[in-house]
Amino acid sequence: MASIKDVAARSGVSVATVSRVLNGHPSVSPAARERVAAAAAALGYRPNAVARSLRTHQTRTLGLVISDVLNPFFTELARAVEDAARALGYSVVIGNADEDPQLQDHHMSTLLERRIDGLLVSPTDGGSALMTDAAASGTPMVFVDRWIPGLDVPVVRADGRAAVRDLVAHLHSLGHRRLAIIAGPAATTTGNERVDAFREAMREFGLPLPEEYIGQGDFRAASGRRATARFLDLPEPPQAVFAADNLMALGAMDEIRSRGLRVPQDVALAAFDDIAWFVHTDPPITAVAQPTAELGHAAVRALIDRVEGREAASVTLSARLVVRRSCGEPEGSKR
Amino acid sequence: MASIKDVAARSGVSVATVSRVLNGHPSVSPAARERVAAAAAALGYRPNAVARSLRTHQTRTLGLVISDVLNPFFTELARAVEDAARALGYSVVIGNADEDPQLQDHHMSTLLERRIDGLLVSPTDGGSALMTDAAASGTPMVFVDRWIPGLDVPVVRADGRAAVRDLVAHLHSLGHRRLAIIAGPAATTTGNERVDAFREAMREFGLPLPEEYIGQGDFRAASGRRATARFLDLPEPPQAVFAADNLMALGAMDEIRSRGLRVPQDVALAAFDDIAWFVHTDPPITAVAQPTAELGHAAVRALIDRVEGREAASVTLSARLVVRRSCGEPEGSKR
DNA sequence: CTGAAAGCGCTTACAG
DNA sequence: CTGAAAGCGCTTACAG
Repeated sequence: MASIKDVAARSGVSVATVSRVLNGHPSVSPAARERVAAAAAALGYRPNAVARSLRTHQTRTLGLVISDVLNPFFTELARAVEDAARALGYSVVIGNADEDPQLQDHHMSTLLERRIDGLLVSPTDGGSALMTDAAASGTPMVFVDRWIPGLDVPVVRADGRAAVRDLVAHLHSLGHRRLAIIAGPAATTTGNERVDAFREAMREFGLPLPEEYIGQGDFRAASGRRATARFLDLPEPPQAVFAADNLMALGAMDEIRSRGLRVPQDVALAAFDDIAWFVHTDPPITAVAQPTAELGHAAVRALIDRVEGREAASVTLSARLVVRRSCGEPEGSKR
Repeated sequence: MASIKDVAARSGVSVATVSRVLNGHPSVSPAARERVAAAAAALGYRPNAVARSLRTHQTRTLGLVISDVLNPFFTELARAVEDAARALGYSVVIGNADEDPQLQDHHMSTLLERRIDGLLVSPTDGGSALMTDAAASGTPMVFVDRWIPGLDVPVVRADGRAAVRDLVAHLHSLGHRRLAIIAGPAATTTGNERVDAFREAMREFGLPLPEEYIGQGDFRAASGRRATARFLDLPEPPQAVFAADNLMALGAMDEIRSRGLRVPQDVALAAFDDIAWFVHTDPPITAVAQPTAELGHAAVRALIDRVEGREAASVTLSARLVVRRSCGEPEGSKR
């Protein structure tokens, strides 16, 4: 592949001049500019970004470590991140941790070795040594969606508390009294927060929340199914199940169906995270919607602020309840 | 950030020796090995992959350009690609073309400038100059799913012909005679092939396929909806609609519903691409399933073969029909 | 087993 | 406006 040297030779100037025209430096004569452009085109010259990065100490690349690409919430987030980054002249490389702390560390290492300019992460677990190091090491970092308490890293997230309260109010108004929740991993902030918000709302409505109505999940479909099975095996099963993410809601639906039960007639179902498919499931699912694209954009802005030496603050957006038909909503109600 | 020089200084050896222990070169004394390891750990040394790449002329990175990350088929493909690549010691960086040829070229350029070792692409359009150049330029390349005829690049794909024929047979056996198809962009191979296979099967079953039963889509939901609207406005609307991808099927479902019609009672619906959500839609959707993960794995194997100087052949896997309930299948039929 | 040195492809002060 | 030169952080033949 042609290098800057080849372009210099062909256009009869030094590599310094070639570099200048390639970078749009103003002090180059029009003649030189033209000859270099012609030579570069003729040779099919393509700048070597790795050499440039070594020299300039920047890669114009952001890393994004997410816990599960197959989860539509994260896919959408990744998409928003890439869009925002591109608009600001950055590329993004994604590491999919697959909810596995070791794989997460693998991606963090790889990204750090590649000298990405900044790192966006939605941590899978409670924080490994690597995560702490990275935060301290000087690589600009920002947490999105999930975060790790105690680290001095800005957090861009949505607060679902009010929306979860609205959901409990909604279920209560539909006559449901025995409400259960499928929680995410206790090691994740989102895992905890959603349960906390739910517990608080239940208290507000004077509804009991026995331990056996709190199922333990891991944000994947299979765990939602297992937790639901446990609920349904109870002598007094819940009337409504709230899954702390969309994949676990899917698992819950599978389990309910496989027992010949119906949603919402036999068990009401609601989910945290709203995704395009929820409109098309049978029945359409009532969910707490996060402003996913805004989260991605805000996270990129915050990260690039840090990368470029500006201050970056945490940002908290809010979620909202989207009512559909999975909780026994009356037929005529707005969808 | 500490460099190899710092590690050398701290351990009292040359950078050459440090490099050797870091790379597991055999001829290093155990004593040196130990001192270097200790120094590296103490300094929190993290090798600089960009310097290494500049020197070795390899990045151990593969590029993957797909047409739409939000399409579950491609998300799954990307996931499989990453898994396979990681197992072989490579990272992958994804470029999302968003079905936009210009954006596709942007990603191709970026990837090429970053000197990825090889490129996996599922082309959005019929092939830009950049695509042709890249194929000729020496960067190892492999097409997955979609490809561009006329380029000397191995293709890893699934042949849906037999499965599409099975689908037509299935629809025919259920009594449907007026079958319509929502095609993908004519500039994509998958866009064409699926229509061809459909047309051929229709002929085999002695079914007419009038022009107005061939809707033009672009693999996105909105286009599926528009095409379906056109079908339903026809004086004699089709009894069954086959969408050439999952997103267009979603759009078709939206349009059918918004007119107060039901699937499958009023219109039967089937899709190319099977995705997890099709089990949960109302009704569950009959679809042609591609062996997505296998496609991803085979594509990576082929690409790495080329990267590492081995021969790589094209591979064609086959798709299969998955019968569910969206075509008017009798209640008791196997799902 | 070890080190000095060259070189990967760029950018950028410095001098003219 | 232009070029020679240094240097980014590595790896690796070469010599010892």
